[in-house]
Amino acid sequence: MDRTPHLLVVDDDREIRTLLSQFLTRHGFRVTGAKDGAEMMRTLDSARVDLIVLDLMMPGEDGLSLCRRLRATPETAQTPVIMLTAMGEETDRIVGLEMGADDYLAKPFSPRELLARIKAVLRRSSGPPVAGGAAGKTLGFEGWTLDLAKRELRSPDGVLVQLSAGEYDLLVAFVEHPQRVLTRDQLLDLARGRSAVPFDRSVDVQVSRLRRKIEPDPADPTMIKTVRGGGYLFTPAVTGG
Amino acid sequence: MDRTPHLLVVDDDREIRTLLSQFLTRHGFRVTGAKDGAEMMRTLDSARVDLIVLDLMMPGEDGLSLCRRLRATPETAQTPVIMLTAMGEETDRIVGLEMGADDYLAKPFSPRELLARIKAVLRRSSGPPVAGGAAGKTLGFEGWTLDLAKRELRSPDGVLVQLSAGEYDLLVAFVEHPQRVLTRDQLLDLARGRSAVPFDRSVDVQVSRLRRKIEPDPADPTMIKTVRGGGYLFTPAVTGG
DNA sequence: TCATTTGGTAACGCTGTGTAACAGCCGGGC
DNA sequence: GCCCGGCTGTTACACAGCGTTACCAAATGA
Repeated sequence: MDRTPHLLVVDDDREIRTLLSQFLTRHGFRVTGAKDGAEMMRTLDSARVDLIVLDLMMPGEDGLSLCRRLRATPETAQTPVIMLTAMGEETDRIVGLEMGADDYLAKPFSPRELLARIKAVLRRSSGPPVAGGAAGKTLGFEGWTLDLAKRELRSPDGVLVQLSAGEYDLLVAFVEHPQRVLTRDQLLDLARGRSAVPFDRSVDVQVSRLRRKIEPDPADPTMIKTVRGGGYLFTPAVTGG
Repeated sequence: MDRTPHLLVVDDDREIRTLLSQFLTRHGFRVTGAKDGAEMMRTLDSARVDLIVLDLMMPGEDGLSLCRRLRATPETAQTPVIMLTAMGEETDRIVGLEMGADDYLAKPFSPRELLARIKAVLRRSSGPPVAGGAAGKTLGFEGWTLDLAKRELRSPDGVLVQLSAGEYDLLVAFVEHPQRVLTRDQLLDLARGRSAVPFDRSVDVQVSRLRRKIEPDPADPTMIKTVRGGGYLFTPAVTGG
């Protein structure tokens, strides 16, 4: 499995961000830093994130408020959060956990301990079966139906279209970000969980393969449009379960 | 976490091992036999074991000594042990319990009594309900019925489908985590209680065998789907109870 | 118009998966 | 004790998915 977990470290202190990024990268994670809530949201909007390490005390919107917002957003409601704070008081711990954080760490902490917590939370979060909740849903666009629970795609006339794993993941990335130009880098991250290398054309090829299966006329695509110099655009409106 | 409890029966007498294995399997446990301490250790090394049934009198290293070793090893210090012995004397009982056994049974004993003790010890040690027989739960998916108490699978037309122990355990792992991609490592852990070694293909083979028994068309599986680079996905919705 | 950049896709090789065949182990029967 | 049969893991080989490369066409800019 080369799908290394992607962590998002949100802290206003650049030194801490850098330190944690280096440490966690050395231990096999892919790490993105964000200095505030706005940057966090921007990252979440365009990349798949497996776990968020969130500082409680930040200028502007603080960690608690951000955590609440994460939980209120369907796309991020399931993403695990580990809270960091300078105040080691029991009350904060309780508040943090009530806000929906999955774990909590008081500064100063050892990086090893954070590492252990991250691993524990990731193990836990992939544990419980998603009981028909957010996951068992079906999305529709232009008559097509995408069943996220069964990883199945049906054409407007109800025929099951066989997609490879890569084609399916790419389509999900599109369908979850419709009517937005997505760069190749974003698509690679959303669909494969990795970032692009210099002359990476894999997205182009995969788009081409996907078009062949879902476009009425693959030579003149209407659903997945190319934006020259920008990336690709999924044009249909998506109706969500 | 209501996996079938895994019992390890350690006795040098093959007849007793066989007898107990059959009886306990019929009552909803997963059972592994071991003929001596070395085999016991090998099993413990590579599998998750919930309880050990240990004969006191064995050639080579005897039960008392083994029990002491179990208690001295951090990984097994918490694993419950039920001692079996041919000598029904009070002193042995005391020694056995002092050595760290959780219960004690004098031969000859009735299998039912052993069953009762096992359930009692498991209940005590793990707190929450024990799946072994007690639950009597039946799960359904796509018309199929899986009886966890009897370890039986029935097809939509009511025919009893013969599954080997391994196939059954794998199916239970799937059914208890439906509509989620499970890695080979997770499946191995759930079904066998061990983790994968470098070029381990055993899961693939076992999946292939299970598909042959439950998929309408094993060449184009719909219930157990392959997720390339990810693992396997059990697609049906499971109705419980 | 030509030169240059950018994207489409055929073709190829590497890698992951399906499965038949085989071997080892264990339990059952004699 | 012996042999037999079923189960399981390993190995080997065939095949399909994916990324890379290469070449061509389309778009862009002069």
